[in-house]
Amino acid sequence: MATIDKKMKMMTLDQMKDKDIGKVGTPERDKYEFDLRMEVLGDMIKSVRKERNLTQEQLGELIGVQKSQISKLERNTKNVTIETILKVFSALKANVRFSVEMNESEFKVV
Amino acid sequence: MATIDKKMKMMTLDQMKDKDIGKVGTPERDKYEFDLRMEVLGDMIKSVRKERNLTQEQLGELIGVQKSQISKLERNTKNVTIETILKVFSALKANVRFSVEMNESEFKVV
DNA sequence: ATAAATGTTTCCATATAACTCAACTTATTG
DNA sequence: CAATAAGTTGAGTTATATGGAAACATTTAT
Repeated sequence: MATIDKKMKMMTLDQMKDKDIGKVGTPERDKYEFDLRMEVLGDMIKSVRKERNLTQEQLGELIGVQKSQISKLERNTKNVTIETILKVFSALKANVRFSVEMNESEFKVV
Repeated sequence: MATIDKKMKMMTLDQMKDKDIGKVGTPERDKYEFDLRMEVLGDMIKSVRKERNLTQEQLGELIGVQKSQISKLERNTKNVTIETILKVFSALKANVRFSVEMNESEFKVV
């Protein structure tokens, strides 16, 4: 099992919100990663969309859906499927990563 | 934006398969992370389940579904929802992480 | 203050994910 | 090699995610 080092820029949700609200002129955002909990998925979409300077309607056009659909996704009104997630972030030219971490100790068969 | 260092043990899919097939006695597996592409989700479930020494039926019981359902999830027959992913890995006491990485340069509005 | 743009909500249809049950196949093991 | 256990498959049901249309609300200009 290989052990690697990964250096990444992380953003908290608060920082994300800061971005959404203001600070549009931030320059050095060439590449970074969000670390995300599932509940925040909608915020992630919104955040990346804003980063791309797109309206919901424009993002919708890229994917082929109405703006209302984007709104719903961003507001977590539904329990999204993987396909949808990929579709959206792919349109936003963002790479999606999914990781699973298990710690042996915790587990106990009931 | 904070920059942090994260050291993690990574596993390739091949290594995962090695584990599934043989090598059950591997000891120091206290904590590690899988790096995963969406298409491999089913393999991830299977891999973690085996790690926990559970049958599909047992995992099913933990979640409250039939073994056939687990089989289908592991074999990627459906386009799974987030809720399902979380339900499964939560039963397996595994932490799920989701991350989005965007690189500014690539994007061009069509 | 009004208009235009952007985002939200509701109502609705349709596709499909989640699931069961039962029959089947493929390992395991006594 | 039988049994038994473990996993797979198919048919059918139910719940719900996806999506459109249009009306509504909110924000951003002018």
